Amino acid sequence: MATLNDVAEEAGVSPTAVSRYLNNRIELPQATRDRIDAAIAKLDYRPNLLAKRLSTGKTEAISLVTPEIANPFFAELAAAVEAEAERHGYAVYISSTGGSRAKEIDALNRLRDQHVDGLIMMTNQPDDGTLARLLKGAGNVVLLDEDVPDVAVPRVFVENVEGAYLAANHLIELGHDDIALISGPAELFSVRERLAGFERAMDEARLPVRAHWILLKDYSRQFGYEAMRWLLKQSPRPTAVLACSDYLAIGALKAVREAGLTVPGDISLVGFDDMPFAELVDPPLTTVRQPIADMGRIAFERLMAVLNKTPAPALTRLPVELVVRKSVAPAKRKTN
Amino acid sequence: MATLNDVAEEAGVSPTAVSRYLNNRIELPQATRDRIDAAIAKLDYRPNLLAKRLSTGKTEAISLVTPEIANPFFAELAAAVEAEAERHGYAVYISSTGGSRAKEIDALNRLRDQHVDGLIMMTNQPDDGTLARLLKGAGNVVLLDEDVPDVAVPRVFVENVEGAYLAANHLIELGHDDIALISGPAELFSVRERLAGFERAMDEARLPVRAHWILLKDYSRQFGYEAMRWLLKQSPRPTAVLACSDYLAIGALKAVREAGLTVPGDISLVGFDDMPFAELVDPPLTTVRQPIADMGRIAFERLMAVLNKTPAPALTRLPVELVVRKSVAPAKRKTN
DNA sequence: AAATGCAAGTAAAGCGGTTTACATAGCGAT
DNA sequence: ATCGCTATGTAAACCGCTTTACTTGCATTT
Repeated sequence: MATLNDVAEEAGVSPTAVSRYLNNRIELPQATRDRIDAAIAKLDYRPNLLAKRLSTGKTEAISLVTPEIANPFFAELAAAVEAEAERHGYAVYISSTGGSRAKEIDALNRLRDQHVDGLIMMTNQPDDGTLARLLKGAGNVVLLDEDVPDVAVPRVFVENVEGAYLAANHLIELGHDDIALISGPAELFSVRERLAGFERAMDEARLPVRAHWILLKDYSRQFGYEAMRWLLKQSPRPTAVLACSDYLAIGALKAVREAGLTVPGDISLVGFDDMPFAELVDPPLTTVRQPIADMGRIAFERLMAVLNKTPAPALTRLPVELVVRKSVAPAKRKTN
Repeated sequence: MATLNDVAEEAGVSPTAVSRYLNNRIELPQATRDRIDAAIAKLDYRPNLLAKRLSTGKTEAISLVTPEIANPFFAELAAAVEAEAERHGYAVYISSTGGSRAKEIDALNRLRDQHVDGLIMMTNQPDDGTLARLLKGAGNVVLLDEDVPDVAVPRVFVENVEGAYLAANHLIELGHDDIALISGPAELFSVRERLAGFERAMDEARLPVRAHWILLKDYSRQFGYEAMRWLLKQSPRPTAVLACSDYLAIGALKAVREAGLTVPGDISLVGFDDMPFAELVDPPLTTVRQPIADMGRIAFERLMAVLNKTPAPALTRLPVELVVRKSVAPAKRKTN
């Protein structure tokens, strides 16, 4: 591969001149420019990014850490960040932590080593302080979708409270009054917010929130499945379930089907996220849509603001929207 | 951040000694080792990867180009490659091309710039020769899942012919004789292979392959939808459809549902891939499973072989398996 | 006592760029 | 004839690490 020196030699100028010309730090007469351009073309020169990065200390790259890239919600989010980054000439290094704390820490350390300019972090499990400490050390961080307490960086979240409120209200309006909730770990910010939205809707309708029908563990299909199995065994059982992620809802759906029951015939179900497959499952899932493309775009914008030391809001809330499909039916009349 | 020089100074030795010690290229007495270790710990030293890579010309990183990371099939494949790469201490840079030729080329060029050691390439569209030329120039490439003609690199594919044969036979055994096929672009290797498997099954059963029921365009949900809509309008229409990817099958499913018909009641459907959501759609999809984890692992192994100039098979075929779920029913008796 | 060999390092160049500070030529003004 | 200015560059250090070739001191052999 040709180097800057080769180009300089070929063009009969100094490497300095070529470098400065390529970075627009010098005005050269047309003749010289032409010679350099010709040399570059002839040698098929491409700057060595490694060398450039080492020299400037800037990488024009960011890192994106996601719990699980195979989860379509995160995959779409990653794609959205990447699309925006590309428009700005930034590379994105995606790392997927498999939801394990150790791998999150790994990813953060590796990031320090790879010398990226910044980091967009998504997590889906509560932090015991480790993550916060690492993130403070890392600098140039933006949190997306989920909070990590005690770290002063820009955050991009959706209106979790509003989302759960809309979902619960939808169920209530259709006559449901025994509503269960399945969600992630109690310590997680989004879990608490969504729970708050649920409770607000129930309170406003003067419906009781039954503690034993609030099932919190993690945002996984497996837990959605287990939780729903448990709920179906109760008597009386809830007439509707609010699952606080589509993954949970899909697991729940499987449990219902296995029990020989149907959604929404026997039990109504609302999800949260509107991941790409929500409309394809059986039945198409009524769910709360998060604006994935906007989230990715805005998270990247916020990171750019941090990098350029431009002022930017510390917290951005993106609106959600209830998407009504086929997984909710009106409650059956009580046989009093 | 502390540098190697800082460590050397702190430990009272030369940078050379530290470098060689860290890379196991020198035997030092315990006392010296201890001093260096102490200095590293004290300064919280981490080697600058950029500098290391520039210096050695090795990056311990590979690039993975995928058509679309938001497609769960590719996302899982990417995760599998990443898992294996991590075991070997390699970083993986994922780029997602959105199925556009221009972006594939971009990705390959960027790769040259990023100086990765190697590349695992997945594509899902036919090549006009551009890609082949670039890949030849790139070196250290492995093709995964799909072929690019005329480039002599190791390939990892599944038994496409066998897969389609199994799927078609399954339909035939259940009495179907009017079977349509929906697949990707005719020029694509996997499309031709799967078509061959289909035709072989039909021939063996002495069933006619009707040319107007071979619908080839691209591996997208949209095309699956359009193709199925068209098929449903025909009279008589096929009693079963073999969709050569789950994405196609899912689009087809949507068309059936919109037409007020059901799978498998009115028409049977088999997919191909067994992506994670295949069992979650309505009805759970009967499909041909590709061994995603193995594909990722073996592709990485092949790339390592190329990098280490170890001999490795030019072509590896991984077995597929028919997963019977609920999207196929026995053919109804003909009302002669 | 000189030669030999080994252990324990080190000096300096190089990877491919960037950047700071300086150089030279040509030209108009005085 | 000289001064100073602008246009057009250049030399050399540096980013942080690796690596080749060399040095130094000491114990052992002859």
